Amino acid sequence: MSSSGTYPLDAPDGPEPGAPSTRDRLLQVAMRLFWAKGYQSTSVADILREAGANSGSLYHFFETKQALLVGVLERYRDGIHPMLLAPAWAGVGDPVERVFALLAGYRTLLVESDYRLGCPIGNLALEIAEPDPPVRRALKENFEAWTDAVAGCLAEIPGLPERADPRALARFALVTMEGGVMLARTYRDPSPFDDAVAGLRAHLAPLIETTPGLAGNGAE
Amino acid sequence: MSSSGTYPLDAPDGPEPGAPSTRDRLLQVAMRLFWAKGYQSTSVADILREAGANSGSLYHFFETKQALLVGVLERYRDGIHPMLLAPAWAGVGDPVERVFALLAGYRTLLVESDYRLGCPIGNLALEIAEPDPPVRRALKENFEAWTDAVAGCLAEIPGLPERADPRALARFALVTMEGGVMLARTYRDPSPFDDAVAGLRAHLAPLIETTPGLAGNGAE
DNA sequence: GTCTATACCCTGATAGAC
DNA sequence: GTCTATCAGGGTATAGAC
Repeated sequence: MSSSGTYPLDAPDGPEPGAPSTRDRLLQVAMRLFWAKGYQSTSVADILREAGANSGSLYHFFETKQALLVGVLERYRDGIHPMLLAPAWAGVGDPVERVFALLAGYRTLLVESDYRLGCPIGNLALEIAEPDPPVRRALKENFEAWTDAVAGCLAEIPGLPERADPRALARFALVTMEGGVMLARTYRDPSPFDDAVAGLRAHLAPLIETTPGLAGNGAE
Repeated sequence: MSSSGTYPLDAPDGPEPGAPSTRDRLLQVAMRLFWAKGYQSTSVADILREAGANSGSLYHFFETKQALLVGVLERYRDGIHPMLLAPAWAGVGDPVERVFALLAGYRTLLVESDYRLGCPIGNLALEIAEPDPPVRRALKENFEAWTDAVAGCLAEIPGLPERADPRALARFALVTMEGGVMLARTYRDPSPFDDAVAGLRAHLAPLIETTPGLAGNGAE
């Protein structure tokens, strides 16, 4: 995994410390392009050009373009906590608001990208129709990690696990997000997404114990 | 629009009456292949082969492959009532149940196609990232027609229009369907779709006047 | 309107020197 | 591990006779 394990302390005149390896650059560029343009519409040549790499390098690290896609999906999965949840949840303690802070992140992304960027996993999930292969597994692992994180929030809500299944609710939140992103992108307008989030909020509301005097109740 | 307007009563030894024209066959095949494989993954050669047509014919009727896609989307739009809603609503009178009968149709499609077929519009909506073009317009018109139909059902529910916006609810139903289809296809399992539909039902429940003695109340 | 033939480009992937 | 050069095939679209 280290950049050049052959040499004792990196090659003399080697890449500056901290500079991403060719393999990393390929993965980073592929993540970005698959996200923005989709898998089929991104050519290997696009990736090579933007990563400043050669064909030989790519096929040295990855057997096929599809293997690169799997690598990208594994990066997304591993990045869910540090790259997606941590920024969205910074300064947000309440578990319910964490769910909606996560969704608000997608809304910001939609608007700031002029509706060009949605959920990278959702795009690929519908694009890849293939029946069996490792790609489906990698997609599933991403949806699972997202669902687990949201279910973890919901399970923290006092009394909720007794009233409803946090995992089923988390999947419903994922469905809401993915559907909302799809419509907002097509309409180039945030309101379908907002309607979807409002619907989810209304759906969760009766499951949350109303604690009117939130401040200062140390114990139940 | 008629098959051969040049001749008084079709060409002698022409195609049998009722046989679809070449243009129709191209559109029908393209609908099926774009649905099953997506737009990019369907080659013009695929369409020509399955339609039994020649390249010259396709480009006689359609300027580009994208123009064919627009033609396909217009067919979907025009087919929503006769091809989608009419079968789903046969024998279903209650407006709420019509909404869920429509969703049940997508579930059946998922299961019977072994999760290969979802919503044809939703697939294309995420695949086509292009910013401006007529394709986006055609996609939007499809979502609008679907939403209008569902909003029409919801507006029939006694007292609902006073309590909620039927169009916002209809869009929420569309979001639920599209997201549910996406997850069910990825998981190859109907339960994410079922969870989504259950969530929608729970969302609508408090908005529906409970009319315990439904039979025999002629007037309010 | 339909046919055959094909232009022309871009695709994913490979070869083999360095 | 990186480089250049390239293969073999498929992509969309066109030409022009019929």
